Amino acid sequence: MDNLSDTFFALSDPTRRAILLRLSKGEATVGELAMPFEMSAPAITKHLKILEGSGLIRKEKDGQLRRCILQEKPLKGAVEWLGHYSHFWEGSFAQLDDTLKAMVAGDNAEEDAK
Amino acid sequence: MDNLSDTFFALSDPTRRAILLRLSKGEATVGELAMPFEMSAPAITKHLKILEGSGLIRKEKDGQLRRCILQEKPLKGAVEWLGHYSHFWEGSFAQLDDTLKAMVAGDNAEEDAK
DNA sequence: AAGAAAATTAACCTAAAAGTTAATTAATGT
DNA sequence: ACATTAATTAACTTTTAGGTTAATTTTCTT
Repeated sequence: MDNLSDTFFALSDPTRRAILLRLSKGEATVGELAMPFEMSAPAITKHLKILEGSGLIRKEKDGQLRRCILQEKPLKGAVEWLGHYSHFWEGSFAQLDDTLKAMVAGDNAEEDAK
Repeated sequence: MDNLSDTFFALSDPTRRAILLRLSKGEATVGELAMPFEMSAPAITKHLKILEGSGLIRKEKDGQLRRCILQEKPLKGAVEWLGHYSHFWEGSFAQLDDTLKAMVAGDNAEEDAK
């Protein structure tokens, strides 16, 4: 599970982005992740399920705790997709030739067309 | 309107991503954008509203046509946010070039294999 | 002036998101 | 054994996404 739609959807919520940001500084338990937020524990569980479903995190069972660990792969996928547009702000990524863009774009269009 | 949540949400739908990909090759009318899809015109209008609301596109009125134009700013914003995580695949954007080139190399190999 | 075409709006449907509280499972400490 | 803590599941509510068809607005063509 590492679909682009799922990844972007997971990223479209501020709570989930905050969780990811926290996890970028090191793994954390569900309780630790929940702490900064005012919402209920089940709400956090649901957010974590979405993050897990998209592959952005994985959970490791450790006794009664669950340690959450950021996974880079879907983030890479998202950045790569956004890379198609890099020529719109030219320079952030080094020069990618047009054939490259066209090819990648073509691939994704087909893929996206369901 | 250029909120990160809105941007990622807009990107979380394959139809909308396909539309953006199409627009990355040049502006297009609503009708042209709708063509490849089987869904109704109002459905496309809604997708475009979401893209517009997130700032990913803007529309220019031209007679009875509406020309849609990709806007780079929210894409930039998304890439920048993802940049926080670049150390997870260390080397950040410079290395992304290599990744993309590798992708193309892979595509070419497939192409050649035919 | 009338009709066709481009796009949107309106009204509606179904499914899923995002939250809640209450109940449950499973591991821990006394 | 028993109560406590960590986390999840269940059941429910409200809102919104994403699609539909039908109607409307605006522009273009003849």
